[in-house]
Amino acid sequence: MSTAATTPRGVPDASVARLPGYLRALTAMSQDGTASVSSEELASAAGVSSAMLRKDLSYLGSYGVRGVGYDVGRLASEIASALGLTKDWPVAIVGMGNLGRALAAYRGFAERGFRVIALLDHDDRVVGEEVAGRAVRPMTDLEVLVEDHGLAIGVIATPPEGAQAACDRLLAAGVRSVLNFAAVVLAVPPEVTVRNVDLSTELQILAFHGHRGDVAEAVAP
Amino acid sequence: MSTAATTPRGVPDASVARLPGYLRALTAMSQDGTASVSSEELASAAGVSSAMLRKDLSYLGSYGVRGVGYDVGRLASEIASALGLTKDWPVAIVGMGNLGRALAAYRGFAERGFRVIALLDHDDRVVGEEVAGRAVRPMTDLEVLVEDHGLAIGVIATPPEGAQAACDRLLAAGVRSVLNFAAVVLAVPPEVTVRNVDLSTELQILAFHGHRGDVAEAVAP
DNA sequence: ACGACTTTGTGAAGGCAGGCACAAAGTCGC
DNA sequence: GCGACTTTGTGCCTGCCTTCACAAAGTCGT
Repeated sequence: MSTAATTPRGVPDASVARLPGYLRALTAMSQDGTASVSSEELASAAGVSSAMLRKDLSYLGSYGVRGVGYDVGRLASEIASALGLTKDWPVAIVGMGNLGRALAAYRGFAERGFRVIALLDHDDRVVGEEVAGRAVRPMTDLEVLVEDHGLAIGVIATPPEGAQAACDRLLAAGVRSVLNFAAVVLAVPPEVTVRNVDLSTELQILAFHGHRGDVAEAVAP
Repeated sequence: MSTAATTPRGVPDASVARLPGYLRALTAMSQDGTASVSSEELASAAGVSSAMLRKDLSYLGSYGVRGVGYDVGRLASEIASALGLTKDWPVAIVGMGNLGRALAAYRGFAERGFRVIALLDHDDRVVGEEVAGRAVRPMTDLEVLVEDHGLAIGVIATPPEGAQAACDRLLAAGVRSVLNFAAVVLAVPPEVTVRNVDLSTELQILAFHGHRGDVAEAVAP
């Protein structure tokens, strides 16, 4: 139809990536008892410009009142709905190493409608072990989890060597959304969404900027 | 003085964010004994297009040989140098909750020249406790760590409520690069670089795509 | 009831990033 | 030594994302 050819109903990816930030700010305001908010206030709480916020919201519809602002509860609900957070999202964590165990113990998932329904590991010596009050299950359980429990999101917390295999198992079972903590590029068909989180990468980017700061100082003393 | 006005010597931020991926692929190739690589091969290993890879590398200089490709070792070394990875980067982790402890136990830091030199917590009940073979130190140690040990990067793994305070302490001590795991927008002066890693945000973005997939299916059966 | 004021929603413009395609430059076979 | 071939480096072009700026639309005071 018109612009950003990204998602069916035309919400640009860059915009989608900011929606969770808006939702977070709105939730905090709601808990503070704030009932109404202007684009300026919400934008500053979310760390973006007000023009960008308004444009992002305009992709979802017209939920503000001119001259007044946005109803906090209403807007939060609209954003949650746009993100698909009206239902619970079952999540499975694959790989019970250091990181996997930390993720399993992390309580931040449930807060926003993500329910960890299973912890899995490829290694028979780990399967059966109890982690965060739950028994670790074998990879062969994946099919059942997808079909009987609607598992939709897989979190990969394996070592790099095992990540592609873990991913393949997830996809074979029918999972189409993957959050990957392993430092590898996963090969997946185009209908699958992968998001990567990598500490080393983030630190290296920080190193670049810290380094550049040093150079700038040295050049202009 | 031509295009992307991002960093002094003009490497666009988008390009910098991909360099760690190239470095990773090159390191893996080097360990496999591969001596030379074409832009096509390296690009596919890093999950980008070959044109983009070549453009990214061109910001750093001309390190390839036409008709042949790139020397793996040489290119890795040039990228590492551009990222500022020639020296060790001392890192401190603030906040010894679940996530902080997992990060403290994570061995991936040292691999690429990042050295965790201290674990800190704001809570007196946690200070002194041993985590990953190291005593947790109080926030008041920050100044000494910066001045005597060259601490440059702070990792914030506190709960959201304490993140801004932790950040302020880091900045006051002289740290100018922050990796933030807390789900809040940190207020910092412009010379400070902050990178945010947030699980909830990533999962919500995945939820959007999974959700959208459902809708597309329902619309066109 | 009307006018001044506030704030949203959006058309238009500018800038940056990604992809294409080709000239430049080097290697290899004969 | 020369021609055919391979692969890099890069100018240009296209399209998306962001910012600007303003009209539309609603509120509030009088």
